[in-house]
Parts: sequence; structure tokens; C-alpha cells
Amino acid sequence: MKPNLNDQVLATLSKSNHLNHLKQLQAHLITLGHAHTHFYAFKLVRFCAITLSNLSYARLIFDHLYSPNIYLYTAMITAYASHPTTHPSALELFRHMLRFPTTPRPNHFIFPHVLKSCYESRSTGLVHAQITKSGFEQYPVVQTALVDSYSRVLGGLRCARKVFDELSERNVVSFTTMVSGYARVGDVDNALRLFNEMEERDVPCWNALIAGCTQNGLFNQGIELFRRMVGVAFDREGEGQCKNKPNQVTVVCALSACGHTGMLQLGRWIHGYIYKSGFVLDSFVSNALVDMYGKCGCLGQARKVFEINPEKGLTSWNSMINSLALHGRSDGAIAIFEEMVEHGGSVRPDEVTFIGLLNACTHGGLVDQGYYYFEMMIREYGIEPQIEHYGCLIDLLGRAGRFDEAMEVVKGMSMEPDEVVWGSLLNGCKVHGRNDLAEFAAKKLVEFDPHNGGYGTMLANIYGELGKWDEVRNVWRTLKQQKSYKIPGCSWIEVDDQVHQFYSLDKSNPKTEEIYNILESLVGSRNEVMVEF
DNA sequence: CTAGGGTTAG
Repeated sequence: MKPNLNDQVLATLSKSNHLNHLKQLQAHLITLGHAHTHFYAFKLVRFCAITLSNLSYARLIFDHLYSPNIYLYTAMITAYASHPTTHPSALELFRHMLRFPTTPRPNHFIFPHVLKSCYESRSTGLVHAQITKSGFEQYPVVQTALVDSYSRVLGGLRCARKVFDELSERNVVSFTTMVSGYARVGDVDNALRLFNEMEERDVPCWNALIAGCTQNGLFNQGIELFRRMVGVAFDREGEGQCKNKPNQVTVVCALSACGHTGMLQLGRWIHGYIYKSGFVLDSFVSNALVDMYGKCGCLGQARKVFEINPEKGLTSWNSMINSLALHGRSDGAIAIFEEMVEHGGSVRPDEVTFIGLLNACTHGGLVDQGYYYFEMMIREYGIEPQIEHYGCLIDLLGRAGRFDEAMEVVKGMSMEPDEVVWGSLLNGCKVHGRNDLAEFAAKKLVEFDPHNGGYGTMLANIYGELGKWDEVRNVWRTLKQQKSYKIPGCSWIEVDDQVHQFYSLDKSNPKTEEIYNILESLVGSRNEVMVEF
């Protein structure tokens, strides 16, 4: 028996990845008299838009149909909505569909896709009106899509909440959407409040909250939630219900938090958990592991995970480069960069790549090489330097004591220098004893953030170095009046799953004396010693 | 064709 055309088309598309394959299939369909069969056209449009990211050809197929049905409009609008630069086209097509009576009438499936194209054009409200008018507002799927759409528009969170509050029926999905909305604007408190109100929870809603924490820098809180999730899932007291086990998305978030806080033990546990759970090491998981190991200083492990990733994407390369750069392995970072350019396939270095690369040069003292890559970024890759790149470059030049060039760069910047730029310059000045320029940079910092006790303290110290004692007193008086205090430097180490925190000059630890003695024997002085808080 | 969750950056 001959395989039917339906299966043939699906099989061909699942194996194809090139426009030529698509054209062959099209030719085949035309000879069989199926050039205008909606079902096949639908498959072709989706393939073209999703696999090939070729919107113009998808539109070409669409435009050659006599009267596209609702499926085809939906497919075409979905295609546009998933490519941010073509958002207007999605709405245009939708309006066209509404305006002409010969086109299909909207159903409730199309609205989520239309709403996805509203984020940048801020037209959620218009579509909302249309939804109400056409009587689709009572569909939970549409309602949730509305909440999501409002929450992604700048300043739209209040509207999102309003729609959410008026829902006829809240479920775990609409709750999760709202939690993510709060997380997106950094309002973790409200995200948590809503999470606590939920009577039923699933994996995505845990993930939304954990991601909310880690994306807003609340790494410890994220870890705490992760531990709670693991605890609930494995039900340590009871009979082990194993519901809501962390999945790939969860571990990616948790690993990010481990990297940022240096929790290597937990990171290793998660790696084991991934292995035991039989998760596929997709690029997200792999990259998160590389980043965690890299940040925790296990460069060998990071490298191993990186090497076995068969689909190294931009982030994979960037994570590996950053890991090496972070630990001063400039040669390694540069080698990976070169490998990326040579064997990275379609992957092209982006602005993050160059931050890592410049960082590597800074830590290795490779000033000229750093300059070279900075130029390469602009000329060969057409990347406009961001303030971050300038920060790296100033850092690079400052540490090398090349202050004239550093100031040239500052003057040539296309934007106002920020705190990091002045901070980098100041740091270089301190290393090289350039107190005159240090005063200038520190003043800029204080100007930037007059209530920052740290900046004030640095300025006062520099005045001290310069013997400007009146100025020293002035700065201290201002700081005192404003109640601006320097946040003490802090460092910590993880031993047996416990984090020990150390602040400068704090002697509150019961073992202070012992710690001091050991550290003294190690560094030979008490001045730089940290004591546990 | 059907609403929610993911990594990298001075």
C-alpha cells in the first residue's frame, strides 16, 4: 500500500531544514493538484515560519491561496508575532481579516496569538476591545492571554491585575501568568503573595516564582524556594509523593542562583539530580551547568560539560568564555573565542562575547590585544560599543597605568560615563598611585550618587593621601549628616552545606582569635584579615 | 491552530 500524501508531507517536513526542500515539496503538491489545499498550505506556512524563519516566503504561500481559512490566518499571525521586528504585520493582517466579510471570522484560538504581537505596539487594549466586542472574553485561554499581554507591556501590570481580578474562574495557569507578571517588573513580594494564595501548585508556577527571584538578584531566596520545592516533591516526612518534581526549567534557575552565590555543593547535587532524573542535557541545562561550575571556579568541570554539548549556541560559547575570563585564564578564553569564530557554524559573537573577551584581556594584562578585540567588535562585527564595553576598556587601560589613553576613551564615548566607568578608572588610579586623577574620578562618583557611603569613604581616603585634611573633614561631615554609611565588604565560604559569612573587622565570631591566628600565619599581617560575622 | 515557567554580561 502506498503511504498517503498526508504522512508523506509530514515526514518530508520533519526531515527538512532548507527552503529548497520546501520548494520540492511544493512542486510535488502542485503536480498532484493540491497547490491550494488548506491543510498542506497550513503545514508549509508553519514550517517556513518556524523552522526556516522565512516570513516573506510564508507570506507568499499565504497570498497565493484563494481564500485562506482561520487556521491559515492563525498560522500567519503566529509567525509574525514570533518575530519581534514584524509585529505590525501581525496586527495588520488581523485587521484585514476583521474588515473584509469574505475572510474567516475570528475564533477564540486566534486571540492569544494576536495578543502576543501587542507587546511592543502597546495595542493590547485595542485587541481587548475587539475580544469583548466579538464575545470571546469568557474563554479562560483568552483571559489568561490578556493578563499575559498586559503584563508584558511597559506599565501595563495594573491592567493585567484588573483583568486577573475580574476573571470568572482563576486556575493555576492564570495565577502563574500573574506571578510572572509581578516577577517581570521586579515585584517579588507580590509574586510571592499570590503564590501563597494558590491552593493548587504545579511545576511551572514554582518555576515562575524561582525564576522571578533569580532574575531579580534574590539568589538566596531562589535557593530557599528550590529547597522547599524539592522538600515538598519528595515529601521527606511522609510517603514520598513525588509530585511537582523540579524539571529542566527549575534546575536552570537554581543553577544560576548557585553560580551567583558560589554554592558549589548544591550545584553538584543538582548536576547529580539532572543525571538521575534522566533529563536531556539540552542547551539551557548545559549552559547553566557551565556557568555554575565556571563561577564556582571548577573550570575543568565547566569545560567538560561544555565539550559534550553537541549544539553549542551563542550562550554556550559566551558562558565558557566568561568562566575562563572570570578566573584570569585569558589565553583559554581567547582560544575558545577563536574556536567559536572558526568552528561555531552559524553562531556569531555578540556584545556579551566581547565583554567576556575584554574581561579576559584585562585580567591577563593584555592591553593591546584588548584594544584589538574592541576594534574588531566594531569593524568586523558591526557591534556598537555599549557602556559595558567602555567599562572593560577603561578597566584594562587603568590597570595597566595607561591613563592618558583611558581619558581619551572616556572623552570619546558616545554616552555619559557611568559609575562603573569612573569606578574602573579610580581602581586603576589606586593601583598606580595616581592620586590626582583618583580625586577627579572619586568626585565624579560622589556626584553620581551623593548618598553612597562607599564612594564618600573613597573620596575621603584620597583626600587623606593628598594631605587635604579640611576636605577629609568636609566629606565625613556630609556623610554623617546624610547618615550615609559604607556597606562593609563581605565574603563567604560554603563548608558542609553551610555558608559562613565574613565581614571586614568584625570580631563577633566566637572563634575570632583562632581564625585570626591562622590567617595571620597565612598572610603575615592582620590588616587584610576578615573575621566571621 | 489551544493560556503559564528557562541560561550568559563591567
